[in-house]
Amino acid sequence: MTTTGARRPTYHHGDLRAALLAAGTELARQGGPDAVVLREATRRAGVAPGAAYRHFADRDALLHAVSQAAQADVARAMEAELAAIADDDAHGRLRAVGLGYLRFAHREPGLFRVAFEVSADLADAANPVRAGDSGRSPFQLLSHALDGLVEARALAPDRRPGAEFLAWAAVHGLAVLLLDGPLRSLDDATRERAYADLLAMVEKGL
Amino acid sequence: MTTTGARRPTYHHGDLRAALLAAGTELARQGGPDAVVLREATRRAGVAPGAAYRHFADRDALLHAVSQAAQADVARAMEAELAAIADDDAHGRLRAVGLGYLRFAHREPGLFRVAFEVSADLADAANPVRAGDSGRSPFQLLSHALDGLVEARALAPDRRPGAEFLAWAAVHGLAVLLLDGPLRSLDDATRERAYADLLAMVEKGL
DNA sequence: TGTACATCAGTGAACGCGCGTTCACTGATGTAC
DNA sequence: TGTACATCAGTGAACGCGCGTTCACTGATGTAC
Repeated sequence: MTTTGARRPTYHHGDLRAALLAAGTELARQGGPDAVVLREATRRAGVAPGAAYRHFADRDALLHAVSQAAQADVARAMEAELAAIADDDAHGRLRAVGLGYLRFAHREPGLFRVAFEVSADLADAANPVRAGDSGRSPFQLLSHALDGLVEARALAPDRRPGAEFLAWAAVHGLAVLLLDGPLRSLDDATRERAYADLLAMVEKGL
Repeated sequence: MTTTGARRPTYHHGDLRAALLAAGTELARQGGPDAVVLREATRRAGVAPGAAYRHFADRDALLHAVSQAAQADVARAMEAELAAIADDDAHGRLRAVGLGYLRFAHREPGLFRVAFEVSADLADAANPVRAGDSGRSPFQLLSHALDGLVEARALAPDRRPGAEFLAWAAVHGLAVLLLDGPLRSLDDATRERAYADLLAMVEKGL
């Protein structure tokens, strides 16, 4: 379970795979995808570079594992926002889903990037990423919220197909603009206001 | 004016700065920001690596020059869409602005990335990027289209502030999803349909 | 028109860097008897 | 309970790679007289 370079009492590590994943995640947190450097992860785990190859086929395999862990973090953040909203408040639940996503992007920009810039099969139904505490991926949480909107008769069924992509695009775009675009330096209140305005636009526009 | 590695008849190049910029742009086109490699640009210009430093302070300076050229390309694509729309069709002009942006992203994903992932001052009013044939940046073209919407009484003036960020976020997000997200492999008709749906959502939601 | 000379664009060789990956090995672990 | 042995996780040294950047230089250009 050694995560940093502390001396190991034994020749074997114990749980190197988890340690490398943790180190890789910390690197991602600080610097995004490019910062996930295999050698640095082994250094932080207190292990020789080659040892990584017992647990990951190559650097890309580590990066993908970090990406999936990050996607799970996003899903958990969304679920945390959902927990505060009543089951029958369909609009509130859609907003919570978006808010969780946006707040996570701002709080953990590095992880957010790794979650969504690395893997291409984010909405791959054949190979879903089991992600949050509920086992739902961010994409599935969004889909579910939109289904709720249809059930509550707040969204016409004929507008439902493809709606997740429109909503996702809008929210994701704002997240990206906040990360390294012109909105980086917004103060807290203005930023939250932008979240609310964007989510209102999506609700109204769908 | 030698752009490729063809033998130069003279010791001097003639216009190495332009050649490096062209080579860097070609690299960006094929592989995005990371592909803009200073040594490769000098190779393509048929010149020693060190020669680049007569024209660019470092690799980052070249990358930024490529980014600004790419932003100009985006602006030109937007202006080309605008040219087909009547001056008094405010809604049409806003859609044209978004369409130009989205179609460019799909046509030139590498350049699109370099244009918007490299520089942080895209909407920096104090230091605007003079960009399209009209000298307007993509951001300024969008702002102008929204102003037109207000003038045409199609957008309430009190909803105007910050509207470019909402519209931009939505469009940018869809572009990103199309580049490396789950929408990569959409066929032409479906993709254009997604553009239209998203732009309709923005119009209605603003 | 011709010559001397300053300028400075491009040369070419070298630098250190850190990376991903390979490989013959060592030694801790746990299983079979 | 003890011992032999197979397994395989981690070692450590090495590999080639390509990068950005520096630097003393060379030679083409254009300006002053």
